[in-house]
Amino acid sequence: MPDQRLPRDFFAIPAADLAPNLLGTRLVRILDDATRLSGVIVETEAYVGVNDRASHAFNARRTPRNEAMYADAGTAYVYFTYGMHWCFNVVCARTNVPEAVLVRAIRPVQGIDSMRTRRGGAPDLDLARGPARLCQALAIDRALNAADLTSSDRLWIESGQRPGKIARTPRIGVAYAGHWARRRLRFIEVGSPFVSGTKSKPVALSRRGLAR
DNA sequence: ATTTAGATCCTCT
DNA sequence: GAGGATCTAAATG
Repeated sequence: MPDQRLPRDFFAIPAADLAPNLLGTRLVRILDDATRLSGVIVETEAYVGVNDRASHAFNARRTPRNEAMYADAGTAYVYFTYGMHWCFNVVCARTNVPEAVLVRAIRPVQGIDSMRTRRGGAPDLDLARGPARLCQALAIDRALNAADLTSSDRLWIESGQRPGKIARTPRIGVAYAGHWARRRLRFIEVGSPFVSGTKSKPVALSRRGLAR
């Protein structure tokens, strides 16, 4: 049974539930020149709604930037930050309920040479280890904001195998968020060297993609 | 090996 | 005008 594109129903659940469910699924990106890039998701973070101080939708503030968070489940929310970085989220829950899952890292599988070029010679382990690196590797920017992952021919997510071990930790870079900073809403595949925050070390290549 | 500073610009107050 | 769901290179121990 080949991997298949995830339907809207898969995403139409709370962010805290979707975030772990996305681990092991495959993020697929088709470039304008038809190059196929893909990788297995190994790290996610849940942004759980209007009460979540760390979320762009905190306090129900609805702005041009976060408009996509209010769209249907399965929509991409891509935002710009720190003057130079893009980050990719999967919108979830119900329409007009602004919850989303930040995809923080993938284990590259297809299109690795293309990713290397775009990442400027970074070590293979770091191609997509961290949300902004991931977006650079996959050429995700504002052009993909609000894309429908259930129908786009440029960006989608396919079913995969859930990792054996999943761990939960506090989210990264949200120290300003009071007690919300301590909630364990970050989910990782335990033991994967492609998870951010782990030490960088050489990684072996294989023709089918980067090894575990 | 770990810490710190600088980059850089969009978004909202 | 301030600050950010980050990354990198340089400085330091």
